[in-house]
Amino acid sequence: MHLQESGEMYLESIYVLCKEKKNVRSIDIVEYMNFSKPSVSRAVGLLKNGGYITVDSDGYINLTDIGREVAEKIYERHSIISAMLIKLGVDEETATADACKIEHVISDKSFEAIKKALAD
Amino acid sequence: MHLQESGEMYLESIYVLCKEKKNVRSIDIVEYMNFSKPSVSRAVGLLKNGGYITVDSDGYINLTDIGREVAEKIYERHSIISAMLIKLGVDEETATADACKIEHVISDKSFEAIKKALAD
DNA sequence: AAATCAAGTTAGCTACTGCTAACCACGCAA
DNA sequence: TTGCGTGGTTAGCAGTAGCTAACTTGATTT
Repeated sequence: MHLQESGEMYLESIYVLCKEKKNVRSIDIVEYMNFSKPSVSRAVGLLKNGGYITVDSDGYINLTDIGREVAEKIYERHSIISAMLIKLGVDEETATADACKIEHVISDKSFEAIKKALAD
Repeated sequence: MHLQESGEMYLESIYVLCKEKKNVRSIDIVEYMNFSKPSVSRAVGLLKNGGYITVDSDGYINLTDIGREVAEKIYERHSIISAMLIKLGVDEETATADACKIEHVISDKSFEAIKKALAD
């Protein structure tokens, strides 16, 4: 089951929420992403189904190893890409918003090139 | 009527085809984009409807002023973004493919920053 | 004239992903 | 115990965008 861009966004959000507060539920994602409960409910079901997250009987969500891997990858891209844009003079808000889009479409090769350029 | 990412792709393709051969028809877009005839037929109808292109009685497609404006903007983004990636060491094929995605989602601000950085 | 081919259209399917309306289930408070 | 709030689900809609199957139409070929 291949992850769509939206699935990556959900995983990244769960990852961020987990870092912020331990014990993440669907309702937290609803608030964080500003989506409706049914939208989140379905997405959570799909991610659970795909083996990216677990949901226990109390509704608490946790990333699986694979889910965490994807989330970390996206999160790293987000950080690096927004850092690059900021370095080029873009304001933080714009850089963050753009990084949010670009992180899902850029290839590994291009990302690594950007990461390397930023490190030098 | 707001243009989707796919609409931008069609306009960019029409723009490129117009530069290559004058007298562009739907079938040329079919071949260039590797989409089915019905997909192109619908997209062309939408673009015509939105005032981005004209289609004459022989099926020849031309960009309107607005259509050309959008196409040129996307094409410029494509060129600059792929040039930037290539400058960072990415191979041309990957750079082109990534630019194809990024060109539709990046903001004006970030794009201008990249363009400026590349010029320096 | 009949057959064929090329270009385009119509109808309708699929998948993704957001939404609302309405519902269920559980816990707490009156 | 009855009622309410919270969290979550189900059912079903909307829009975007790709697809195939099947059709029309006009030109070319035999």
